[in-house]
Amino acid sequence: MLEERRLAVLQAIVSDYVATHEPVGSKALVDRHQLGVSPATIRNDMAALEEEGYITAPHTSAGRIPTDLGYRMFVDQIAQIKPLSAAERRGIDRFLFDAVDLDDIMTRTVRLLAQLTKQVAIVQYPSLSRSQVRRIELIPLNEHRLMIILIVDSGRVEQRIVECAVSIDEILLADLRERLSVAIADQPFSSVPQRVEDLERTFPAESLPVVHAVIAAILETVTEKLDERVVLGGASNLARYNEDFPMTIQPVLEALEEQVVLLRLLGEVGTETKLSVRIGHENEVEGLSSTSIVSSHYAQESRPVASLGVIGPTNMDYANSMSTVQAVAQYVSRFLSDNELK
Amino acid sequence: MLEERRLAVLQAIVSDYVATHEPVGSKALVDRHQLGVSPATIRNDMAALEEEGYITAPHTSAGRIPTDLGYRMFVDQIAQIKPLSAAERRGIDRFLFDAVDLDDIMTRTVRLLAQLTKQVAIVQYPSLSRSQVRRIELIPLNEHRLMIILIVDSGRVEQRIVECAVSIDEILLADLRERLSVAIADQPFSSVPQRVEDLERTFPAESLPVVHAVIAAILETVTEKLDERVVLGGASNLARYNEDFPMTIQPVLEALEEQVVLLRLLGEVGTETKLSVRIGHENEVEGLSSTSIVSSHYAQESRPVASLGVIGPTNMDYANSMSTVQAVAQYVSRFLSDNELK
DNA sequence: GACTGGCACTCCCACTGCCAGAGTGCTAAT
DNA sequence: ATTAGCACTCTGGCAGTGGGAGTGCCAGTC
Repeated sequence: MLEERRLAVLQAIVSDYVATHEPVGSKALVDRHQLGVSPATIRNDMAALEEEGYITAPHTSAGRIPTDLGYRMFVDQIAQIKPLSAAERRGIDRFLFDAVDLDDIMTRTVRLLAQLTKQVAIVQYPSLSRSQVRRIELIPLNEHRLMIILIVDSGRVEQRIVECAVSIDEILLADLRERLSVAIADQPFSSVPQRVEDLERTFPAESLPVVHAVIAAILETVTEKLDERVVLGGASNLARYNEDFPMTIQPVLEALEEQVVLLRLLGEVGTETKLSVRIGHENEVEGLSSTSIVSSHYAQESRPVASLGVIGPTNMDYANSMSTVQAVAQYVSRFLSDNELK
Repeated sequence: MLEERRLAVLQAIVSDYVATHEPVGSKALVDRHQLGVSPATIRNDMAALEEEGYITAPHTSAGRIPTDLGYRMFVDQIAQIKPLSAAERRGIDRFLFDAVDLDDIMTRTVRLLAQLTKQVAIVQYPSLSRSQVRRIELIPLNEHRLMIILIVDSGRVEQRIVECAVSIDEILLADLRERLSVAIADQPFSSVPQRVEDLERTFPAESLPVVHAVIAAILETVTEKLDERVVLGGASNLARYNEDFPMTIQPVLEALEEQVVLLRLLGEVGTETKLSVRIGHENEVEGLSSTSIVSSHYAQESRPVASLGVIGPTNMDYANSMSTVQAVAQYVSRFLSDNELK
């Protein structure tokens, strides 16, 4: 009974604070929620909650606000993911259904997320490391230059220009393309380095300059660009919640410009839990200690391929963010699996 | 004599205000500049300048700040583009010299601009409308899908997936590719629509489904994506100057998310003057009336192909922004012309 | 006629003191 | 275990005040 009400009080505090962004006091709590007890009792509970580190008081005579730990408890124990309304589902459908290619999907998704959650949205392109090469093309551009095009089963297309000191022989190129195709088409990316290196050894010495340049470029693409691409949107939402919360948005904007940081924020793909929430200090990135990230991975043919999510102030509406992120991830997964983009 | 000193006063006001971001008074002016007259005289000049609309007083007893018109006068008549320091030139060189492809150049340039000007930088990809097709490739993906790849002489690569109801014949595809190549390779983009339409008519009716789908996709790419791509960076600089200037950054952030708006801001490429400055209300975009844009186009082999620039508060350091933008534009032009990316 | 020193005037802003309100913790009572 | 009551604390808003910065104007000077 006691424990139970404490949780209810914490829940009430979190939801009120998330709604008003103002410290919430015992009186306000009993007014706005059916707790069935008097403010004094609530005060005792609040004192206990504060003792345990779930809430804190900005100053002696203000209400309480949740700590990161409090939000964590809320997210883990209390919040339930509410299903989206029919209107919302229709909205998502309308937003995505006529996307033409992967770029289009990514752009639309990020806009959708930003719009639904009124926060900054991040969407990661399907990771190469979890994909397969579908095709490889070598297009000669001029005597010393050629372009490698890798088409990936997720729909991603990577291109790269290769320059050779020696002039490029068309016949060799066709041969190389063919053998590369055989070697790496429909193979997982993780096996590509080994395979192309093996392949390189089968070429005679005189063709090595070109072959080596091409293979080096492929290796670079495969290793460097692995998870690289991220789109984000809704940055203007940062300004909005800046009003009632004197948080400095500079570090956030800075973090948003760093691909690497963003990827770290989205977290590892393929962990057991789909939906992940990192609250305040839990994400160890400098300057983002008063923001939370709600993210989920999405899948293609039930293989998780990348993550998407939103980033907002710690006092965000977790319930809504969580359900939206989850729903959007599901839709994107389904869309990717239904509409082959290969 | 009289007119001359007025200009000097305006110049002094602008530079002081740009430096301090605080209204500047007559006393401070004579202290910090060698004007050779007393504050009282300056006051007369200031009254006249105010009368003419170049400066304004926030309230009765504050100093003066420049109006948009004042900045305009400053930029047109007074500011001179100071050459960059040797260190700055070296910095630019180091930043760009090992860029590998067009994407790389664009990304580096935008970071460079943001860093040098401490403002938000915008760089437009070379416009397709001012480029030529270098190559076209048609890559079959599966029975009903193929990918069109357009390689442009600016180094841009556009790809697009085409879907056909009927199955795609390899031989037809090779033929189509060949004839498309002949028809549009090394031709300016502006002539592409006409040429592909002409080409379509030369195909027999039975191959039309595929041919038409491909050509429609090319037309779409050519018309829709014409000037589309823009990169921007340094958005965190927005937060910085927000400190001493209670400007709402929300509309700015919003504008930055709209490609179309950005392109309008950068302005028409190929006007006679290379360097363009739009001050405050001069750019008619909603919510950007207290920001200025300094932009310049850059060229490839002396053909202007696109624009780049910075956007900041109206009280920015115009002299510095102008010279930096100009210098960077020059470097990018040279780099693009020296290193063929085709 | 252009410039200057002086002066009265205006307005902002930072500081102060003050009070009401909100909220707490504690204690004694049920 | 819960509650009512009470003393206490802290904030935030408001009014009042004075200094400071800057202006406009005018009369005087070169």
